[in-house]
Amino acid sequence: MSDARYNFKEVEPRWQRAWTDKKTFVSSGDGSKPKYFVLEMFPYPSGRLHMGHVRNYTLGDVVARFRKSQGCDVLHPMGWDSFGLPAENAALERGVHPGTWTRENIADMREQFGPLGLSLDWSREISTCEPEYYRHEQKMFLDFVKAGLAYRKESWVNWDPVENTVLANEQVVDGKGWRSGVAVERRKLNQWFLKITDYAEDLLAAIETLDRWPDKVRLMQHNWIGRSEGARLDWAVLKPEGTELPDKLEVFTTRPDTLFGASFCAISPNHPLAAELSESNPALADFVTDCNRLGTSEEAIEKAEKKGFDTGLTAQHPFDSDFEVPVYVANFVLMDYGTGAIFGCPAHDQRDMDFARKYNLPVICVVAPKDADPVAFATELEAGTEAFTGDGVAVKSEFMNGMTVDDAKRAAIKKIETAKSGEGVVQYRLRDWGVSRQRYWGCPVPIIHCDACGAVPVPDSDLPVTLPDDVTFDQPGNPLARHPTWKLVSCPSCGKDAERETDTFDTFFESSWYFARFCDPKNDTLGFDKAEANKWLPVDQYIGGVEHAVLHLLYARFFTRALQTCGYLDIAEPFDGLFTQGMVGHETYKNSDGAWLSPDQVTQSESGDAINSEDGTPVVVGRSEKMSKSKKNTVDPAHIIGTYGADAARLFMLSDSPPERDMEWTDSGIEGAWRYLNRLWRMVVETPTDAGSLPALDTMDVAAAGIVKAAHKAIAHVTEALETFRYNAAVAHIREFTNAIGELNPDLVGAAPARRFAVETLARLANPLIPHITEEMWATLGGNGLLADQAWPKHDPALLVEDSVTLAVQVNGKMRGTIEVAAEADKETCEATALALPTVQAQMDGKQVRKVIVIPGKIVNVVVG
RNA sequence: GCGGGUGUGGCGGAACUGGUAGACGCGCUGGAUUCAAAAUCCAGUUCCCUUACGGGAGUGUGGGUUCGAUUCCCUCCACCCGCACCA
Repeated sequence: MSDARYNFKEVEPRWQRAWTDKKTFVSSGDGSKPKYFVLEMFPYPSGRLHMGHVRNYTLGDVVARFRKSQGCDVLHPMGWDSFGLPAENAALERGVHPGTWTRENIADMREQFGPLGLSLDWSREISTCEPEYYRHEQKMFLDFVKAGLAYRKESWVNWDPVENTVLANEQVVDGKGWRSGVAVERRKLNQWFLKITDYAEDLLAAIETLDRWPDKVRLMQHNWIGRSEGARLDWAVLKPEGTELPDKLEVFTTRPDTLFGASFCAISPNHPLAAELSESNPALADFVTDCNRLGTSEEAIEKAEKKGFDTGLTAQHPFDSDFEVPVYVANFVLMDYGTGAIFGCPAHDQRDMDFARKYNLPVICVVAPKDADPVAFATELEAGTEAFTGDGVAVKSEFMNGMTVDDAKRAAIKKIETAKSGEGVVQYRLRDWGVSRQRYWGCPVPIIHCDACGAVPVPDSDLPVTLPDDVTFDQPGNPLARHPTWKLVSCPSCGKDAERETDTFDTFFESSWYFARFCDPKNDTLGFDKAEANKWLPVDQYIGGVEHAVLHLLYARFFTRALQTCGYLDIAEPFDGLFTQGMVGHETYKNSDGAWLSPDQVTQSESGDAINSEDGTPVVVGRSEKMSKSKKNTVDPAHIIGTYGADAARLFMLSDSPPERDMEWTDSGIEGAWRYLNRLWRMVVETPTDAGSLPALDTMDVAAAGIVKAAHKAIAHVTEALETFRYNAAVAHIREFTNAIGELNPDLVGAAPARRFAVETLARLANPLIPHITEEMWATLGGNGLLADQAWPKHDPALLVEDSVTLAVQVNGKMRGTIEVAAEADKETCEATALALPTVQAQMDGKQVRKVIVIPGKIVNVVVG
């Protein structure tokens, strides 16, 4: 008997060294085993590892270790998504260079990764802010330009008029600049775009093939791409005398069937016509300015109160020249979608209905439900405030009358096309990807602007275009743009004086191909060798937060296709399997005066109430929220691992909640995990290592043989749970099995070899979850080599078969008892046994049995009445 | 505003394709061990009524389908994620 506690402080570093020394987790890539690429979304080097990271990389580590033990050549790399806004903010606030700040953070975080004991192959480490990485994406971009996949156009940005700088949406708070506090404006800039819309149809269709992605992510991408069939059509503009406005307005609609219900047209505040009209209409100009204060985010625009401005213009219905409607400028019409102009049909669109009620515009019902009385229905609809958006039959619509919505749409489009006033079109909500950023800490766009030649690509021989280090952050704005010399170059085409583009790429650019770089990370002539990429890609299991469900994951899907088009690789889909994890939260605490307190400032009083550990004052305990610095509810992983070890932290993370769900970090939870590790350790110490090989089951005591069967059952359960990401269930099965081993009487015949076998199986099964202690268990039991190199155990299906089963017995669907019958018992036997139960008899008192339902192996339900 | 998700004991959660709701763990209660504590071990623990036997209620709300619903359908509520320049 030993009461020595498990010494993780000595054990964990020892095994970490062993894995590193033996290159246990370095992938060979020699093709002798099936490949398996496990990738977690790489971190932004903020400086500190947080619990979200620990959860993410622990989940990936379980996959990697599990697949390795199943005989795969696992690629499990790590790197740094190291360009981004926070580095510039640090420069602005503390005067430290973004590169210095970033590289120091990377060094710190790499240190913090060590004690976690992850099965990472650090020989493939990459960092996206280094020219060795980003030079290749400059080449890719130029290839995209050549292939017609990149182009320049004007688009809108948030502009801070005080700081004279472009703001990210995140930097716009309630329509105001986060530092200046002044209302933002919209500005138009010439920017680079990637033609993701060229692939819209393919990206949409291929969602079907992503059967190892969560349905919710597939649905979100489907809706984001937002394919809709509709029509573009012209409304004639009736111009006042002597004006030189365009004579038609092109609108987009998904409901051409409701054209006869139109009561207004509306254009975006950013529509060229709005700008033109503003020139001679100061009130309209003010209205447009007002709309532009909302910033550029769709959320802000959609949440804002719906407002319109009557331009005084009149538009003429394409099917009826006597049908005229007013033209408004409306703040909810998006310039980026369709044509930036719509016609409004209040009866059949809720937003148009609200608009009509606000501005006293007519409501004309042109679709009625099939069985409704059209006149009564229309009367009610036209008097109310609820639009009717359901299916029905066209009314008051001339040639469409009596048609279903779908038929009427087709008829309307046909008529529009015949009249040459428009056409049926497929429209996507998806917009091209704007990749230009007016910032320093990003990959320079390799373009030179020449007055004579226009935008000229930097020649291959001059790549990479590297960031200059001598930049200043003493004022807002892009340091590249105000650098005295960096941008001054001669035109590669004509040789005259020209200027470098001072914009850098969106940081999603880097994360759109890093998985390919991991396949061939040291290649300095190419981003990656095609053969290497084809060997490892697609990523077999990708793991990260749901917050990336659309943007990053869609950009990466697009980028891979663009690379395929340009001949870089042979696949279209980068991620074969995707798993989205939940967030890590913690309770929040507030002082009596409302100030946030961190968890280590809070303790329990003797009566069990939460109090401030410093002054004993009462603390208000709030619900669990995402860990954030502002709410002080963060827990430092380094501190946790220093106190309990990596295995305890991992075990709690994995056992607490299903990985896809948000989890709450609790002190008692981590202590429970820690206690379990000690229990495991005691179990090994008390297990004879010289118990001999496992004898035939029928020579052993029933209970000892039962433990062997329990081991096989555990193998089956845990294997299945690990394969389906049900890690919390895997832990439950492991603990259940542990409880069973603990209950085995050591004096029984065969107990010693049974226990030896069971504990060894336990170590094998728990290894992907808690790798250090299980490695120590394996060594203590006398196992050969590293447990990390052992093959995954297999269960014997014959040992899982039960002789008898327990059936639930219900009367009228209510549980009244259970019966034990032979596994192969027939229905009659089950029925008779169930009816004989006293509790069943009591319920049947004076009533007649109407029916008995027997589901073999599950239930008997007696229906009486 | 739009799109997506989640909701089960005091707490985290389990329940295969509609078939014993609460596995496993945390916490709590009682007991053993200890001079004492920690650690460990044993027992109990959804709620209500009952000494007990047993009965009733119960998976966010309200309704529906079914012999049977946490699971399927509809309504409503709460919270979380995303909305294209945060990563």
